[in-house]
Amino acid sequence: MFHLNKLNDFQYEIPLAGNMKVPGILYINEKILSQFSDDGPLKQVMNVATLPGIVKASMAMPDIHLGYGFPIGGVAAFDYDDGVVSPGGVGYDINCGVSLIATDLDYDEYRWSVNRILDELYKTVPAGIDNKSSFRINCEDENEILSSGLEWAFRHGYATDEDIIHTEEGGHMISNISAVSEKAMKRGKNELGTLGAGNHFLEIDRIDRIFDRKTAEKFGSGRENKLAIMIHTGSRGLGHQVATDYLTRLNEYDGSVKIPEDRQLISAHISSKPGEDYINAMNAAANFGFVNRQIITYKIREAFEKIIGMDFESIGINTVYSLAHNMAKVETYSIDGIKRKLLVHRKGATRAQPAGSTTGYFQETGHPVIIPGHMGGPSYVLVGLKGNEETTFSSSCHGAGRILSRKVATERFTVDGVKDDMRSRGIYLRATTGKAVVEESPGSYKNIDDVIAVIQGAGIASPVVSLMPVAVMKG
DNA sequence: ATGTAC
Repeated sequence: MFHLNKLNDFQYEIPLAGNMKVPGILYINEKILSQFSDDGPLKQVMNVATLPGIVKASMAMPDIHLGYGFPIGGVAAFDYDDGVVSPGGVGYDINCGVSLIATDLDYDEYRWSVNRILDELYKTVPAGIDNKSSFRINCEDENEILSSGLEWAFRHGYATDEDIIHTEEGGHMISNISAVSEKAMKRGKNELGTLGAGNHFLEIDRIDRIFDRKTAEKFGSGRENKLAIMIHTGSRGLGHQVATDYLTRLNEYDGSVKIPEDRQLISAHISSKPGEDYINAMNAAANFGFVNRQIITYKIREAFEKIIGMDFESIGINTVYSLAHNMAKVETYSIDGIKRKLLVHRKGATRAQPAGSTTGYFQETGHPVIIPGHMGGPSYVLVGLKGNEETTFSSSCHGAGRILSRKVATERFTVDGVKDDMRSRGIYLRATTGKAVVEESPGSYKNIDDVIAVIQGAGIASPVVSLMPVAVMKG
């Protein structure tokens, strides 16, 4: 491992070296530092620091691990006029993100319903790779989804006006669908309302602890022991195709930015035609991702209605928040006292705007920051802390972060062993494959409490509520 | 993450 400067208990600096234009800043503690099995992710932080127009620092959140080009858990902002956009800085799963949905149902009273609801969702939400949706949309619908996001879902009765208020950007990014290939459109056609595979999941939780009651109430998650639902998925094959298309296009484009350190970091100037087209296509894929989570939310409402026998309004099934953790977004921050328009890449990182830095419903508190843990343990909802605009462009981590590679996890754990473990924790598990069970085993992930301690200690965000899983569905 | 590959 190369030299790191310890700045404080929660921040380590990778000093300037080689072609780095800014230092690397790692938001980690000593324990997380000691858990790195190799320096691959840190090299990726250094490589990102060499890209044109990067400002302040190439950053990594405590859930950092190896990704395509950029590390997962990476945050990097580029000057909008002089900087670049990099598909690897968003990742293959554009607008991969989380929705948290609250209910008024008390866990003790409705314990009987949990497994039945999950079984119903297992039938209605296709999971795993290449699992087609029964949810049909025509070309006109798909065009509208990619250009208007949740506005389409609202017009067609799949979203409430409250859902839109409780979604990042109102579930609508400005896009241009002409930048999206026919192939991507074709893949998206029968993928709406599907979960996907890997670390994607749908789980029923109970609200466990409340750390900040006033904020929790504002979020609609202020009561202990109520059932809640978490969805983790993104833009599926459509977004994956957009990423593939633009990586190919940038490789064929003379004006693209290629750095000797890593060809996966291929980028385009934001103002270039391919750069502009990628942003338009990424935003279109993001709209698809928002609608995908919304259609699953709709199916969750249907499942609860069927099993509980009441309409979803009476059950109080409301979106707490739906957020993206794989996105590049145009935002303005003050750098050395000067306000600058930036393109903030967050790859496996969550926006965490504190009180006063956002408008609308969450203006007084800041918006919810949803951090899922592994399938056997707690997840957290945080809220951004004032001052994080100055440190991380108001960004937080996105999960516990893997500690073992999928390969190592497969060697170390057995399907039956993990199933027994989940049973002993009192959690009902349904997965499409044994592979998903072992790869997503609790032992494959960092302790989320270490990750949250860093986020809080570094002044990025603080806990509002925690949730414990009671039934989990894995793709 | 992903019609798990070109």
